[in-house]
Amino acid sequence: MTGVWLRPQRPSRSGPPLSRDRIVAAAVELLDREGVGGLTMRRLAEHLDAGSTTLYWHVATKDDVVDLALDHIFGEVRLPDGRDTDAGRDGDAGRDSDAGRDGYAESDRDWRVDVEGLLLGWRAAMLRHPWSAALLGRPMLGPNVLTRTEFLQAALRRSGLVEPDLGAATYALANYVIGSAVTLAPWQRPDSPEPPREAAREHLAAQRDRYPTLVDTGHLDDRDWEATFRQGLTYLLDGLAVRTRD
Amino acid sequence: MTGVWLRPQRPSRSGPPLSRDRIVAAAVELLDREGVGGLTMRRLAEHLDAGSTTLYWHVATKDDVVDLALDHIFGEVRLPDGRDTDAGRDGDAGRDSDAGRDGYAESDRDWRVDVEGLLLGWRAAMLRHPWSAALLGRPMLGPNVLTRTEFLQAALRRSGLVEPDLGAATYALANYVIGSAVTLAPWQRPDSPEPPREAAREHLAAQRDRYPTLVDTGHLDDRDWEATFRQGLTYLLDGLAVRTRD
DNA sequence: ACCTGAACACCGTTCAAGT
DNA sequence: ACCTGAACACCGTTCAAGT
Repeated sequence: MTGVWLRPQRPSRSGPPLSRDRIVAAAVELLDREGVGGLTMRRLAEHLDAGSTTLYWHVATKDDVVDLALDHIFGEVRLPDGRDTDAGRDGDAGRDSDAGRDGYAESDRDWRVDVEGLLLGWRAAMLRHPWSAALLGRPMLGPNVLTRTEFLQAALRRSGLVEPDLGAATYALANYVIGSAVTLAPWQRPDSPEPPREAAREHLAAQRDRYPTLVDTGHLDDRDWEATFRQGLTYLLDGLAVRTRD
Repeated sequence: MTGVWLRPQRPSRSGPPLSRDRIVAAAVELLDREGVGGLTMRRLAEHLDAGSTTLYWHVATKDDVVDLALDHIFGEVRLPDGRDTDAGRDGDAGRDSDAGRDGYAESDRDWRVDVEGLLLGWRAAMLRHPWSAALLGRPMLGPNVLTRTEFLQAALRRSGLVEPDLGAATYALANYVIGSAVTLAPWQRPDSPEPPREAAREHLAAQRDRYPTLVDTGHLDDRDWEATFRQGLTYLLDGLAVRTRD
């Protein structure tokens, strides 16, 4: 038998062998490009030159992929610390990391600056990957999320807060960023080709009698969303400072 | 031909004819009972004694059903006003409505009480229907949401806020409730039979070195979540009051 | 105007089998 | 240890057809 010559050579998998990391990276890319609807085990596999069922060797379920992809993007959030050694090899480097472990005391850092820096980065990461907002209704326990939450709470503690206010403040701030991203992200391309802000604006304007205040303030008009976010953050931190002072 | 006797009588649709309202009600019931994964056009139709494709006469797409179901549950949020004539016949009554249009001036109402009342109800409605958190990453433009947002902003205006602070405050508060629900809801039954809080708690405790502060404060322990929510709301409103005073 | 079944182009996941 | 194809039990949606 001539064997070898007739049998088609194995498709010669391009690139390195499959791995959880490569799967997650491909998933994020797919989600970025095509939104939540674009993520399919079959298409993901195709993207990786693999059989679709191969993925199940590295991952138990599609939900796992989603959880990993979500945590992955939180790895992009810089700790204002400069100390970016992400927990568990999950964060992506991609950015130059000038690990600033210079020798001044932790407690000297301005907690408010740290909180603002972290949350601004948190929000930005979510808006860079607008699909994240649609996948959020699940427990977030990945290493990247936990690391950022730890940083947040550690900063808050430096302000003098103690339990139960410390926990309340942590949740308040985290929930505020999350809510802000959930509200804003769906208006970003390309997830929803549907309602461009304009249509919604007109829909609202046509009902001035029902929503006088909203129409008055131009509730759905474009505005400086980062400034709006910052403003709300100021309210929260000011209210926190009241507690901190006594 | 004997005709009638041989042909199976039409299955005799139980109940009234199909309608958008009945579809939405059934969808909410299905979601309540089985979570996001339980909502299927086929199962929804079955639930209504209808052919699955019949739904498409009343509704353009499954996403429509989801949008309608979501807005529907916001109809459950009472306006502290007492004035519950929901916009557009969408809110469900279900609760006794003592429309209190008694003759004292709008502006006499305590805006802070109104805001707190509305947001507490808003949060409660979402937690009664935990699936709502998972479906949130889409523009919310339904009449029930808009009516509640209008009420919120109108109350805030009575505090003396003007643009752009008024809009910022509205978004800050709305985003805070939304984020709070998104964070808490996934821990509710029966959407995720998966991670009972306990497992997550142990996972965290096992990494005290990585997350010292979080472990210290018992970040994932059970706590009084409504009190925690109220506390955060207090921070926000206190911070707002600072602006209001000058 | 409203409802239907058949059919299309997909899904996620399992599993016995290959190397 | 890693990868595969075939197969199962589903999906959302379209459409010609019925009443």
